[in-house]
Amino acid sequence: MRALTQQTTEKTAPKSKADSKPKKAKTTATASKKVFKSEEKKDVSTSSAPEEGPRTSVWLMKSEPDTFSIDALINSPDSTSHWDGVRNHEAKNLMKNLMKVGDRVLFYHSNTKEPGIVALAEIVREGYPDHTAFDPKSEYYDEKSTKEDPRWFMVDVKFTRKFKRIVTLKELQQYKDKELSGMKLLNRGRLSVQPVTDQEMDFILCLEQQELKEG
DNA sequence: GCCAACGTTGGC
DNA sequence: GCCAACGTTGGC
Repeated sequence: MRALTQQTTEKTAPKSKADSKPKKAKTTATASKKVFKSEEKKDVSTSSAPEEGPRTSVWLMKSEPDTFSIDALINSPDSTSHWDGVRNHEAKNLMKNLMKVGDRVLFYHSNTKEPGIVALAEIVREGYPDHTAFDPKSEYYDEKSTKEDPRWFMVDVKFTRKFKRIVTLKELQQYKDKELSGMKLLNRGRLSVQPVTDQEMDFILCLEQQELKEG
């Protein structure tokens, strides 16, 4: 159904094989909760930055399963792939500027029978130039993007876990006027990379756990 | 900088 | 396959 050959616009999915060497970030990402002796009056100015815990955010990234499915990500080397082919500036800017190593990603299947969130993933490499834009043979080629002045960026995403069930768009829409009233997916359908608030994330993770009623 | 024409996304 | 929403392009 979906032509794999279409050009030029934002194509949500990465499709080339990850050539990136996804080294698992040397992680400060999860640890670093520094325990300090509370009794002593510490000179705050130099050392302890109690605000420290790594700031992580949540994102939703769409991919067409015919182009790049969650199983394709799982089967990539180290279950990691770069997210190439995004040709929309708003989405690109998020990848270039705001996504950080350790951020969580909701992996969404779009343009398919049952659109919805299918898995969790994680950012393992921050924004860097999308090389497919440089390649005249790539369907994502953009002559305006050069190595000296790259126009498109991507991140590397690593699989975390599948959802125990698909949390479908249909289901999410039921909360459009309630818990998920601000969710971009429901209001700005066409943005392929988008931020998710902590509250939305919590809610979605609860939905995942919920058994669906028979029906 | 406006805005009409055009192209794409993506649910249905 | 249809088509609404919306982003991009380019003439002026």
